[in-house]
Amino acid sequence: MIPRQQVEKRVAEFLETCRRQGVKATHQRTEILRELAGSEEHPDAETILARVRKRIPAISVDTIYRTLRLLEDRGVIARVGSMRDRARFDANTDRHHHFVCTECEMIGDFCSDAMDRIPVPLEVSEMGSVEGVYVELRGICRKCKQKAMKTKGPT
Amino acid sequence: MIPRQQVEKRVAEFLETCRRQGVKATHQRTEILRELAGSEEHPDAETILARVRKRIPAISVDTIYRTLRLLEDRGVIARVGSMRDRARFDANTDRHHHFVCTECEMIGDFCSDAMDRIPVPLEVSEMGSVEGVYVELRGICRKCKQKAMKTKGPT
DNA sequence: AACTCCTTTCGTAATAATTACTATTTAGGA
DNA sequence: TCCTAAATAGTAATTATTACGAAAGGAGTT
Repeated sequence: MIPRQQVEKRVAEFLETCRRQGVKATHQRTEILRELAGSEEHPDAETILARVRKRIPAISVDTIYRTLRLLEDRGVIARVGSMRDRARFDANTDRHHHFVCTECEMIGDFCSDAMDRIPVPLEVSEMGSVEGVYVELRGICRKCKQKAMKTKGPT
Repeated sequence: MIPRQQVEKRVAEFLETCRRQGVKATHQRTEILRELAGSEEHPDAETILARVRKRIPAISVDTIYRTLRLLEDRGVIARVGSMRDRARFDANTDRHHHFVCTECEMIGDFCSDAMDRIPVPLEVSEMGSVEGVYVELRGICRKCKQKAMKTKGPT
């Protein structure tokens, strides 16, 4: 569970960002971010919509997508879980990476100093200037592995 | 330019894979792979379709997508360039990573022993078993940087 | 408070990539 | 050559995401 304190910290940061950038800190935007910041599972747009609707029943699809784009553009949230059918989101702006289960699409966070320290190869510097790194470890999660065991029988 | 020899090597490997796995090595599949293996630009499905149509005018959209999925599932090709609107493909199965220009979506290949050697954090081993790594460096390519210079004037 | 201006939202329609369906064709073994 | 399961063509359907126009909302001013 994510501590409420941290969620509110992220929300407060966002409100501050809005003020600085002259963007309105609307109820909808705040609730969308609050919902995302309180999730550990990196939900997709549809999931966020469903949850925020519990608090703001009339919120529209358009607002969800528009807001997610806005937040992403401002660097408040990030898009994770590459190239699946639906985009997944993450409000954790601390430096970290992801493990993705290719079976159930579960996404987990992890940190790695080693990864963060890797120098950019010269080869790449010649292509252009690097501004960000996206690392994703892919595999099968604990839960799916156990499920496979039960189905096929243990090795 | 990619040497014809290498393209044909990949095609031959695919034909072998088909035999081993009991999948039919059709003309369409072969041409799709041949086209992709001969491209350095990591084309999307639509681009591949257009090019293969020069040789097989009647090939259908369905076949393109179905085949790309098949090749991906068999590990013959990979999907790259995360979470943009269209998927991009890569027939290079040698270990390498990608640089993606966030402006023009150009994708370039590079190798990095340092990246390949990074150990999987314990934290991740607890989530599940890692079977693959996807690394993407993001930034602005040479060409786009120059274009920006001309537009806004040099710094 | 009333007025104005500009942003944002809602509700829904439109778009675009990808997937599904069915009749027909084809690859590859007997 | 013949047979059968697998694959394809052509097109329809699906799904995520984006766009649009009318209405609502917030902030500053009078």
